Amino acid sequence: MVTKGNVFDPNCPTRVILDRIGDKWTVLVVLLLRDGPLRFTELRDGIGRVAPKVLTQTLRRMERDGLVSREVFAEIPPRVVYTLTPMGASLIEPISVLTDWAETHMPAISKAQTQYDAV
Amino acid sequence: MVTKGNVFDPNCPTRVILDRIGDKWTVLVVLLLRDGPLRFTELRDGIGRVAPKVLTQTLRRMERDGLVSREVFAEIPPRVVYTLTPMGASLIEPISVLTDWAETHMPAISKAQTQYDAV
DNA sequence: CGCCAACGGTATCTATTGGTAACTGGCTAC
DNA sequence: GTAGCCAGTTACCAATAGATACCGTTGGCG
Repeated sequence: MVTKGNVFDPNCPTRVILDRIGDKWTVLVVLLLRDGPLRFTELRDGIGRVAPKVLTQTLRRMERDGLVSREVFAEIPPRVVYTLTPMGASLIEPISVLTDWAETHMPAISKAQTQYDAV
Repeated sequence: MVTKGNVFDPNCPTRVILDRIGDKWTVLVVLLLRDGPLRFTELRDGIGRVAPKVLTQTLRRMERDGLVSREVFAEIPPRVVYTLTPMGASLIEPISVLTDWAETHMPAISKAQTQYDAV
């Protein structure tokens, strides 16, 4: 019996979140949008090397989850602006905890890897 | 310029961590091992529906990263025990923050999803 | 008028990955 | 003897991630 939610049940909603976090791009999008709304190309350029298709998928998923809002301006040239919703913004904290951990332990992990590979 | 490490650089080590967290099984393994060492089958049964191949992959990767240690007892029948290293144990906190967030916001996410799908 | 660029994406193809099913080898229980 | 446990491995398949190319609209430029 797991008290803190049944993460071990495949149908557990927590899994959904973890899948999103693991999405590789979701986290980057959240961090990029932390300082304000951005357009599609700004996100693409900010992330670096992302296929537009994948970025679109990520953004749609995040929109569906209520993490970002998508505003289309019917201008020429078209303009689409992505903004963090309050819920999306609340993800910044957990993510920061993770990235902090990552930065702290990265040297140890690298060391462990080289040791492991040396054997 | 990103002050808290350049997560946006594809070569950034933080990415490695995020990939692990996104690993879908890594998190489960950490949570299962929180209460003490477990054997391969215990992990498999605890997670529920995991192909042994995938579990092996996950555990090898975690071993390589220095998150778990693997002990083989040359007995009959063979016995292999997996234990969280101190570094692996330190991952519990960030993960808990995430799962807490997930549980808190899950209703809102579900609602957002049904709303989105209804349109 | 013809050409090109900017924007926010699609369309198509390939590579990687996650996953299933079946098997291994040494033993033990029925 | 044959069925099954343990900790995986091997062969194979489906779904996904990613790279590359392309689309429609319009405005500027020659």
